[in-house]
Order: sequence, then structure tokens, then C-alpha cells
Amino acid sequence: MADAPTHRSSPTRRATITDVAARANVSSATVSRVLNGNYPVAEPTRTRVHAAVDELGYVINAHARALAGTSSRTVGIIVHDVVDPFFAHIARGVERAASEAGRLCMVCCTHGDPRRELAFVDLLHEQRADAVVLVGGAHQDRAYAREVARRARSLHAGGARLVLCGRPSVGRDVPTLSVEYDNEGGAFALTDHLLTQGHERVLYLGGPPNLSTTHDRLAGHRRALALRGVPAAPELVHTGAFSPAFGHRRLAELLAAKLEFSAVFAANDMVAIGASQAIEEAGLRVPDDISLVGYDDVPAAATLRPRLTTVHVPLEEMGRQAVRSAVPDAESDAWRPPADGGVRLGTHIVVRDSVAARTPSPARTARTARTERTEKDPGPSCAR
Amino acid sequence: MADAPTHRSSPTRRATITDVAARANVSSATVSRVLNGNYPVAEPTRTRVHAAVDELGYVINAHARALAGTSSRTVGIIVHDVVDPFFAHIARGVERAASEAGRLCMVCCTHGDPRRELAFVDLLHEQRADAVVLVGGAHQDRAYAREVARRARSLHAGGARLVLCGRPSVGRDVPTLSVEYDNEGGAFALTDHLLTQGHERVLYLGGPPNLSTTHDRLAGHRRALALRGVPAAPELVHTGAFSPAFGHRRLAELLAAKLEFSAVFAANDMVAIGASQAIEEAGLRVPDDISLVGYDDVPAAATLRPRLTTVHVPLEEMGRQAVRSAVPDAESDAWRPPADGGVRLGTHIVVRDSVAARTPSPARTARTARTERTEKDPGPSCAR
DNA sequence: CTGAAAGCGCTAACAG
DNA sequence: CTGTTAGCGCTTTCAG
Repeated sequence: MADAPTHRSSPTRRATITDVAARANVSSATVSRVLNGNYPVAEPTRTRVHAAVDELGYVINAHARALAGTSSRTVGIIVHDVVDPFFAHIARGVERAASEAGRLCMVCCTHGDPRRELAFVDLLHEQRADAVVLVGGAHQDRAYAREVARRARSLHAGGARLVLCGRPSVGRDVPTLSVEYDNEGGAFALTDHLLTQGHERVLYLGGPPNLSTTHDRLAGHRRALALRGVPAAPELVHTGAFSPAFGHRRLAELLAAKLEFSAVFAANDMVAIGASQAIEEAGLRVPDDISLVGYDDVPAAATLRPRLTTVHVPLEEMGRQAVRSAVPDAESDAWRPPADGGVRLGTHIVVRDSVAARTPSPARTARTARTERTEKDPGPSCAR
Repeated sequence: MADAPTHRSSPTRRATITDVAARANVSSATVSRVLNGNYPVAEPTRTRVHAAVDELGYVINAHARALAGTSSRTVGIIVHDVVDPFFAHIARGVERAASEAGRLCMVCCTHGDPRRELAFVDLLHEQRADAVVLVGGAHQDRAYAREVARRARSLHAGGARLVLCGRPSVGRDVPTLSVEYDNEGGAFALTDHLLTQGHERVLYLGGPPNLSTTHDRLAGHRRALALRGVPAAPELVHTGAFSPAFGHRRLAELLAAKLEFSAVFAANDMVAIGASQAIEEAGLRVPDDISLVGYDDVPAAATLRPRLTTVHVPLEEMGRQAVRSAVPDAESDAWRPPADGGVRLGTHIVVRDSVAARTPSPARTARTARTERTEKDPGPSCAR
């Protein structure tokens, strides 16, 4: 397929700007100028320089360039896992906006370990990233928040920005930027939707305890319950990973244990996917036997059968905003960071087919009709 | 939420190694040595240096470090789209292996544009990435291949490596590394499976024309057909995007046009997802009315109902191998690149529930029974 | 074990 | 329009 890699180091020294200058009979400053195209250079000179560049196979050294002054032109993003659609969509937004701003995107995966997260912020700072975007719910812990705050100040002192994307601020006068969405409100709306359909025993499933996202969603859920006078039932709250595996395993256990509930509020769509499988395997049906809702509205939510009712979160847009609020645009030097450093994006509930009105006794009437159902999104609050 | 960003540049100059040296009453060389921990330094000295680092909030400059000699400790990865699971899983493998090798991962998205791809290889070269991994099928074009070859040589001359991941070599003596899997063979096996079940009119759906992946999968498909003496039917081949949207739209059109076929070979699982939706919307059922297969075996393939028969490709492992074959391990300096620069990983067909034996007349017998089917993976060649 | 000094390759004034 | 000249912040011989 290819050469056996015999040499590790290049046989012949890599060409530098000086070499190019010599070959083109100009100074290195001139070469720099034609390469950066930000300064007038005579056409013939320019041509000679380009020729020299090609002949020598010269490739500029971004490190030398960064060292000498101009920024590194990179942004960093720290996520739990690039495969998880929640993070993947945000990462896509970050990458695109970075690209549009003429920047490269460095991605780091923590697998949910707060220590790794902090280490990556440091690493990205060392790389002199113009902005580092911390994505997803935060580990809830004073000491940890203090560490994040310290790094935010350090980054800020160096002219870079720490952007909190989908997690709360770490303190009033900590110099961070933030892109948020409403976890509490979405969970409230979703729970209320369930209650409206007659579900009072709803199982809350998944979401790592001690994560801000879980905390907020659960808070919204509980507020809705309280508002309708439904008593809190601790046995109906089962936090855990944000994964299909957790949703599947735990729900299977609960079903086997005959826990009583008529609806499942999965902490996110991934958990809902696992839950739906457990329900199916138990010989039950969604939504006839059990209603199911998720959160995030990732594409898989619409692929699931029945299609999942969930809360739409503008993931990609969050990623975009994260970098746009932190770095100047490529062209227009006109750049307006949000006045207070914070952007808050809207969410809304998306009603699909996974929730049915609860009937006192488990009637199975709708079952045959469902096969022929229309594929249009029903209801007024629909999106997609 | 945060301070209004009043200053762009730091109020006070960022601390450098010299500042730390001064504060600790040592030379900058000593600071460098304790920071890198690769040289004996007296304990008291080391302590003083660390104290100075903390007091000054010193953060090492990775660019200066890279410039001064040691490698940049980064690898680059170029994909079409981070959200597409095919790429996301490979990216995860790359990120993990890079992390394990003590390197940062820079990701670039091309959206399938070969020009952007080449531009990103250059960009990553400028960043002095130790390795750049080009992921996914290649645009089939002589001139393009030449450009890739040129960059491979350039990278190699600088001591870096270009890794081709899931695409063919660009020439015999071009210094690339490669991680491949068998597109042709998988497609052959899958088509053969369909033929065995009695499907002779199979619709091949999706995959950008002019992409090596499409070319290879289609070749395998055709070889299987030919081997069984099934005549090629041009009207049954519909290439297009690797997306659910394409699968959905095109299949809906074909169904509406009454094109005749009993099975669909979707060029990848994403196309299969869209296809399955079109089939459902047409009031037909998989696999009773139409059998369906995909390719890649991304998690969504197992979530789809009925669960999708597909070809398993070791995506994450490919990403891992890509970087492992290109860069030395973090610890062990013992590093063995593949002798010939090439790694080839195995694939296998995963039989699930989306293919049924073709019966002369469209009998609907199995329909009611299917509701109660077991969830275990059937068949001997199953994985997962 | 520690210091001095010479760059790494580029950009950015400042002069011509 | 182009050349000269300093560094940018770090690593790394080479001497103590």
C-alpha cells in the first residue's frame, strides 16, 4: 500500500521562509507579506515568491506564526463523547462556526470525568485557543466550580474566553460567556403534557445524579407535579447514565419488579430509546400500555417507532452561538459579543406519537388503527 | 451571567517562562526542565519553581514549545460530518487513540467537498500535526488523487504521516498509511444473502456516485448478481447521498412510480432508515412486503424496527488503528508501524429482522406473529 | 544539578 | 513597495 516508513525524521531539512526568500531573491518579510496577503506587494515579486514556495514545497509553520504574534486561530471544544448525538450536534455547530471564523477546531472527550475536563481546559489554554467551549451539564460540586472559575479567569487574562454551553454559570463575576437553554422549563412543559393526558404515576428515568442537567430537568418535572397536586413519589425517580443501555436495563428491572406507573419521562432521547426497547421486550406497547417521552429531540427521536414526543433543543445553534459570541468574525471586524456574556436559546415541546391519554383500565382500542395513522405531525405545538 | 468583555487584550502581560525563572531564582532552562520532568532537578528547586508557576498563573505556550523542537503533539482528522455516525465512530476512535498517545485531536469537516478536504490537509500540515487522517470514501478523480499524493509526500518529508482510512491508496509509491475494510466483500455477502432468500429484483439505493465507497459496494453487489446469473438492471440502481433524506425521498418516488422490486439494498444504514420510513408511509411493511438491508452497522441499525440486517464495520477500531499506526505510543518508545503501511480490518454480515424469504405472491402470513417475536439475534453469523 | 546562550520560523515595526 | 531588525517563549547543547 505504501512505503515502509524507513525514516522518522525528514532526510532533508524542511524549507523555511528564509529559504523561500533566498530562492525568490527577496527578504523574508516580503515572503511573509505575500503569504498573508495583507500588504501591498508588486505583482512580479508576488509571482516569484509563489514560484519559490511551490518549488521548495514550503509549508508555513503555524506555531512560529502564532508565536510571533497573531492568534493561534483555533477554538477548543470539550465534550463527553463525540458519538452521543447531543454532543455531536453541538460539536458540529462549533466546528462550522469556527470554520466560518477562519479557525480550526480541537476536540477533547472527557467521558464524563470532571478531572479530565479541567485538564483539557488547561491543555487548550496551552494551545492558546481563542475560545474553549465547555459543553453539557456540569458536575455539581463547589470545589469543581471553583476550579472552572480559576481557569476562566486565567483564560480571560490571556485574552481568551471560556464558554459555558448548556451549563450554569460558575459565579457572578467569573469572566465566562454562556449559551444556555431551558432545562427546567422544558421538563415542566413535558410533565405537564403527561399530566394533562391523565398520567399521574410517571417514572423519571436516567440522567447522572449530580449533573446540572439532571438537577434542572428533575426540578421542572417536580414543579409540574407539585403544581397539579401530585405527591412526589421517590420510588418513581431513577437517575443513571444518559444512555440507551441504562434506560433499557433499569426499565426492564422495574417492569419485572411490577413497579406501577403509566408513563416514563426519560431524561434524554437516548434513555428513551433504551426504555422503548425494554417496553417492547416486556410485551407491552408504547403508547397504549405505557407513554414515553424524551428530551433533546435528536434525529433518532423521530426514527423511533412510535415517534417520540420530546423537547426540542437547538443543539447545533448552541454550538454556533458559543463560538460566535467568543471570537470575532472572519471578515467583519465588527464583532458584538452579547452584552452580558449570556445567550439563552428557546426550546419547545414536540408532540409526536409516544403519549396516549390514560384510560382507567388498560383498553387496547387504538392498536389496530395505529398502523394506518398519518405521518404528519399532529398538534399545534409541533416542530420538525 | 458574566463580565461584559471590556478588554480584548490582557491588562497585564501574560507570564512567561522567564518570569517564572526570575520569581524562583533559577534560570529558564531549569524551569523548562521541571516542567517537562525529563531531567534531574533538585527537590527544593523543583518546589520553588512550582510555587512560582502557581503564583504567577503561568501557562506554558504550546506554540513556543513546538517551535523550539519537540513535536506539536497533535493529530488531525478530516471527515465529512461529525454528526454522521459513520464518521462519528471513527472520530471517536481517533480521539481516543490520540489521547492515549498524549496528543490532541483537531477535527475538520468537509461536507463532502474534495477541495475543502485538500485545504484541510494543508491546514493540518501547517499546524505540524504528527498525523493527518483522511476518513471515508474518496472522490474518484485522477487529478484529485494526484493532489492527495503530493500532500502525502510533503507531509512525509516533514516527518508526518497521511493516513487513508476507509479509502484506497493513491498510488504505489506514495508514502501513506492505510486502514481499510472490505466494501466489495461485504456488499457481495449481503447481496448473496438477499438472493438466497429469493430476491432477484433488488433496488440499490444511495451512495454518492464517484465515491470509492459507492464504487466498491456496487461492485460487490454486481458481482454477487452476476455469479447467480441475475441480469444487471440499470433501472434498479439509484445512487445519491448517504442520508436518510435521500433514501426516503427517492424510494418514495420509486414506489409511487410502481418500480418493481422485492428488496432494497441501501448503500448505508442512514439511507436504510430513510427507506424504511418511505416504505412505512406507502403502507407497506418490512420485511413482509419489501426486504431491506443497510451497511455499516451503526447503532441506529439495531434501533430501527424491524431491526436492520446490515454489514458490521469496525468503525471505532479503524479510527484507533489509524493513529496507532502513525504515531508512537505515549509511553513505550517501542513503536511498530505496520510493515507495509496497511491495516485491513474484517467485516461481517449481521442478520437481523429486515429480510424475509420472497414468496411468489405477496402473502402476509407472518404479520401477526411478528409482534411476539423474540428479541434475540437469530442466525449463526450474528454479532452484537 | 544548574546556567548561559543560541536558535526554532515567523511577524511587525521602522526605515528606506 | 521592500529590506532590516528585533523579538515571540521555549528547548537544548555546552559549560560549569
